[in-house]
Amino acid sequence: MARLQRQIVETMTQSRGLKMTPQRRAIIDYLQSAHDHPTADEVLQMVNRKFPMTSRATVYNTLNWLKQEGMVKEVFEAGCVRYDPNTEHHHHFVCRKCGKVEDVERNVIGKVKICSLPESQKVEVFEVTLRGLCANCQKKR
Amino acid sequence: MARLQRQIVETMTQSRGLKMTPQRRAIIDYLQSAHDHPTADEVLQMVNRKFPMTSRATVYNTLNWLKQEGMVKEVFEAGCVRYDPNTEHHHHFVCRKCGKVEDVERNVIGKVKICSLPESQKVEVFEVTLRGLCANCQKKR
DNA sequence: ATCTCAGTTTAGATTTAGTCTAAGCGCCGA
DNA sequence: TCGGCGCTTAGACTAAATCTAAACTGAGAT
Repeated sequence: MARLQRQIVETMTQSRGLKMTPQRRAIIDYLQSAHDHPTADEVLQMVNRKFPMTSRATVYNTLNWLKQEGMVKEVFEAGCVRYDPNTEHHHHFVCRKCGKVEDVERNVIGKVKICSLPESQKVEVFEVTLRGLCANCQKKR
Repeated sequence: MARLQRQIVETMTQSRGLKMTPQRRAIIDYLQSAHDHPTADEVLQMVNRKFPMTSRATVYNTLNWLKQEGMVKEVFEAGCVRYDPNTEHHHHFVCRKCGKVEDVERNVIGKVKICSLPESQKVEVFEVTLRGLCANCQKKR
């Protein structure tokens, strides 16, 4: 359950002299509740329901800042950039038909054996992207 | 060695009534020789050295067409879309410092064990992205 | 209560990546 | 020689993201 948490972000920002404004709170709350992988535009639209005058710049500033701090990740699937609020190390399943991106928990993927990589490259983490047909698209055909 | 080959593309296009023009040849030759993962813009610039009036549209048309035919793949790393002329099933190593994307041959990654995935999801292929420090960046520090 | 200042937000301009379009070119076959 | 089709080109257009300048906000100092 290491999803993005407002509490954590809140204390983190204060220790750096940053302010937790209502807009930032709303963006973080939305990301925290989103179980798909929203695009920047979806974030903007959702936040605008609470704070109708929120500007694009604020959303991008906040997203980039969260990204730098490692609190969200960018993923590129289905032709556009998406934001992943799941900060736990995990993997993805992408449906080749509808393009939906689903999380795959870390323990679903067993150890990955790396043979004969030039030892000059130091691998720190790895990500696996599974591709295929999701449950829905399988039913349809 | 299943890298993009002009010969193959050439016969492939002829059988579909498409023409192998000098511009297309140049794009394919460049991709074939490129061992990094060029962006669309890099392709455009390189092709322009040979054919100074090549337009953006031609490059994007050709890249999209090669992509559709499965002769190149798109990868998103270091904040932008790149084209990968290696058509063999393989993986990537991305340097977290300089952003360089290197190919990792299929057999370097052993079998990936997938446990307890809801069997409603049918996995057809998988890709692994290794992240860490490349040889160069390791030397520097 | 007022002033000041740093950080934030806003609207809109700007930049960038990519697509679309209309006009012209060039090759091939009749 | 002519017609037609596909390709290329320049530039218009679109969408995503960044930048900018001005206004706003809240906390601490006066």
